[in-house]
Amino acid sequence: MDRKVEQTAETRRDPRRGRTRRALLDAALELVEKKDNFTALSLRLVARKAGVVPTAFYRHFPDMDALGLALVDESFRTLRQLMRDVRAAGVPHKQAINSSVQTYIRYVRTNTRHFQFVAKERFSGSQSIRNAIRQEIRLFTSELATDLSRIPLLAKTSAEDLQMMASLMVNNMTSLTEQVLDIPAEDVAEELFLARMAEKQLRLIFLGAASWRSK
Amino acid sequence: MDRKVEQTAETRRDPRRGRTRRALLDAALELVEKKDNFTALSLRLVARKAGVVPTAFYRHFPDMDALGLALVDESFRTLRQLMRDVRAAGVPHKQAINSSVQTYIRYVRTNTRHFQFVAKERFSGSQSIRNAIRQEIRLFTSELATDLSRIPLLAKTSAEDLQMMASLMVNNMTSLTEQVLDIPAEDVAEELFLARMAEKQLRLIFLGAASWRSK
DNA sequence: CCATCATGTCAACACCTGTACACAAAATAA
DNA sequence: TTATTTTGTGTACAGGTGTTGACATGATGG
Repeated sequence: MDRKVEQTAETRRDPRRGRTRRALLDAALELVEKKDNFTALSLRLVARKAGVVPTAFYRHFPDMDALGLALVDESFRTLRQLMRDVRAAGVPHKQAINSSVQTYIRYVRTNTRHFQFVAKERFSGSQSIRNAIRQEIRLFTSELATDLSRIPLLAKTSAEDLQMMASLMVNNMTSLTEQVLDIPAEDVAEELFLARMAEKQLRLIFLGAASWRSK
Repeated sequence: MDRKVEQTAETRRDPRRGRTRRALLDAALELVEKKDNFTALSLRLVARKAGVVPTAFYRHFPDMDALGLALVDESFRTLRQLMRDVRAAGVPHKQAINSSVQTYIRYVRTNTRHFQFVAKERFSGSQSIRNAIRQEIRLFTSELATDLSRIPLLAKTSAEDLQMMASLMVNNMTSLTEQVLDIPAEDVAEELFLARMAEKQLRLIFLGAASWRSK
């Protein structure tokens, strides 16, 4: 029932609505790659790329900011999906770190445009978009913290320290993401290098976490 | 002699050159705070804010991109100054971590606009500006790596691993920077909290680094 | 079928943009 | 002083921008 209502609200009764809405979102994503910024995009440009007249834009979004927020939503929805998959595969043991990093990199590669959008707008977007992204990352970090609390080694760690470790890892992950996005997709050698570095960094963090309780 | 040449090239022979050039740079910095972006600024807007007519802009910069590059230069010049000061104070011992973090935070606070500019343009700026910033950060990371190599505990660590540790710390520092910039200057409680977290994270990294060689 | 309503189109508006060109002012060099 | 160079001004143009309002189209529900 809930799903039906949602779907109705999404596509209404006109199949065109879904299509042009999607076309606008895709056009924006594509243009963010070419132009430097989402903020640098204009309503008219996006509409043109989507193959509709500027005024048609307003049938789907009140302004560009709303489109941006929709993209933030979309981006993190896919990221959460990845998290769910990883969680289903079990807690990351020492051995699993490497394969996790590589899985993640592949994921970033297949969703380049969404990740690029988030990376770019995280600090330079409009106030509301920045807030939305920050909120999502905070949530993400908290979820990771509770995941960490389930690791036997960290069972006794305080909530604040778990949060601290989680943010350390998220920092590392975002940095990895941005580095991956900055190299061409063909440069597999550099990509492997980045992966090895990230793996080492994660292991170092785990090492530090292991000897943390003594403090 | 070198200084004289540089100064001549900077200010030429007209004192006004220096002044309006500075006015343009300052206007851009100020507008980046208000607007979301450097890319979002227009030549005319900057000129207006600087109190000159649009065409006067061209007497100092060929285009906005050149102004942006000048700002990148300026920003990292001040950051390098800080590094020099810290280095002069000696290698950071365990005890010195806390005071270093607090010193750094104070530094970020007194140079808010420059740091904000860099944070925003790092990923969303024009191609050339992004490259310039990335280059500077790489240089910064390398310098930190050689600093680390001088710590007795890490004397035997490989160059690649030192680089890995350095980038881990730089990541943490940039993240701290961006978090500090995102809270109002009056919120000292939150600022202290961020400081404590960053200190813990640095200590954890050092702990991990200490038990790294066993690998 | 017809009436309704969501969606898309067209034309127009007032405004802002980057840049070119000719000219004025001001500082320097002789 | 006078001549020269640098810096700032004013005007103008072609083009892009967000947003309005009136109108066309096509699918949906009765």
